[in-house]
Amino acid sequence: MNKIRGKIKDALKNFHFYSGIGLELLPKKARIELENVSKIIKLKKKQILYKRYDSPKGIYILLKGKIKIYQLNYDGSIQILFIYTQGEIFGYRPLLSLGKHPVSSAAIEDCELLFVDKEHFLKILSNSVELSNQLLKSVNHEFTVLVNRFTVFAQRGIKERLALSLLLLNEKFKLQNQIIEESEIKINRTDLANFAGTSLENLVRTLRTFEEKKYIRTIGKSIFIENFEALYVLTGI
Amino acid sequence: MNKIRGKIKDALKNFHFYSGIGLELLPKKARIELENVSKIIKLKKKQILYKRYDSPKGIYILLKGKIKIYQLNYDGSIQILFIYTQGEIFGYRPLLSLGKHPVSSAAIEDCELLFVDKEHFLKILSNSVELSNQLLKSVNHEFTVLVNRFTVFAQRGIKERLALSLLLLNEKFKLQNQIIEESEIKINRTDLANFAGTSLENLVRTLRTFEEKKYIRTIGKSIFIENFEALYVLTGI
DNA sequence: CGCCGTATTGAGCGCTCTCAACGAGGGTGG
DNA sequence: CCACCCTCGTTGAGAGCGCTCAATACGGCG
Repeated sequence: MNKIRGKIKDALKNFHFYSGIGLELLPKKARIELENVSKIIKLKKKQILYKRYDSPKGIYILLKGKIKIYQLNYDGSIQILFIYTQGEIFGYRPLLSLGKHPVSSAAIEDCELLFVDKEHFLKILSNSVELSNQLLKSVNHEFTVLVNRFTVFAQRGIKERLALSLLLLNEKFKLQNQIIEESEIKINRTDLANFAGTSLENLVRTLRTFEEKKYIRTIGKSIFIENFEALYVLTGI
Repeated sequence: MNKIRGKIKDALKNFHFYSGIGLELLPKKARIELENVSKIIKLKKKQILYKRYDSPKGIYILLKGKIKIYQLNYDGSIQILFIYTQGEIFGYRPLLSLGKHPVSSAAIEDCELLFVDKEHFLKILSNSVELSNQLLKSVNHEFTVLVNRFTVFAQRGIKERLALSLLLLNEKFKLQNQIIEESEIKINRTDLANFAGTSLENLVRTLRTFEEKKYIRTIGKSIFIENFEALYVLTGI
């Protein structure tokens, strides 16, 4: 059983949208420098951090809570692209290339983050080849993740998308130092629908069929995966 | 009319998947160095350049023809992610981050490209901050494009996807020095279906409805856009 | 206790997929 | 030069999926 889960985990590696870089991966020196010039930001649930087309002001390191990265369309529909959790660093890509934010960012839960402004960040970056390489790898990882998800979303139905989304979220919702594979996925239905790329109603219905088949178990709004393999097979990857 | 088209072009900017970097954008010095150590590769139509999970051997500069970047799934289905045309540089991203290719690459038409091997490329790169910045911008651009397309593909139907795809391809198929807006989009139906993310049959049907509405005109296998604005409105972006 | 935001369930319709058959066109060998 | 074949494109029919609209249930908070 553990072998199968290991295999699943391995196959999903290129779908996991951990930002590709976390606090613990930063070069020691750069990390200390960044922390020294950072200031703390607190966000309430649903509060917006930045919007599409904003000029980037700096980078963010998530200490507590969850952040969603999404696009809001003219018709009001929303697509969630990434979800970040504690330890992850984000918002630096447009800074590296002098562009605007192509996406918006908001808190899913109450959050606490470190903010490092543009000038400080770029200065520290220019003094650390190691940090620069880390960030490049990170950008590359997120690109790969997006390409892989793109293919699934362009070609598969809701069952497949949701199965994939749940497996990914299970990783995201692991607690620090959590050993067991199964996490409590605490996300509201609307966000989950926007993440899986479907309507709220269809999401609920598909969740129900998963529950009937014992792939998952729901308690209140929380979701627990019961059968990892079945979900994995469903994704078709 | 030109004003409207200008506006459309502007709005589509972040959907165009020109690699973000072309020969003419390279710093002069780096360009000459790259050309000096490059060798020519010729590919026949349908020939594969590299495959997903291959280790990158070097970078490619497309001199003639068209290259598709795609993913092949276990069930045999294909999703085309990018299409490159002459002057574009590609294949460098995994090199920057020491990863594998997350996608495959093959010739849509007979192609001629310059190949610069890994070692030479990395050496030239390490001597040119300017080149490095260009490539970063390019990666960022492709990321933005992918995010935007992702949202459309995750949420919209075939009409919308195809409308967007055609507008993008119209740019791709412009000839060098072409002034008029309308291009001859020469692509076989299967590739177009795989690019728009639908089945061959549905693609054909949707093309027909576009033709009946005078949005496009087809001559043999070639497609010409007649009504840019209508297609743009359809995309919903 | 009532209100508001969130979640669930139902019904009906339109879209997109699949399966299947047919047509067109280019290339090859007789 | 023609007949054949093979690939590619086109059309039709039917089933199932996923969307929207609408009604109802739940649950936390004032």
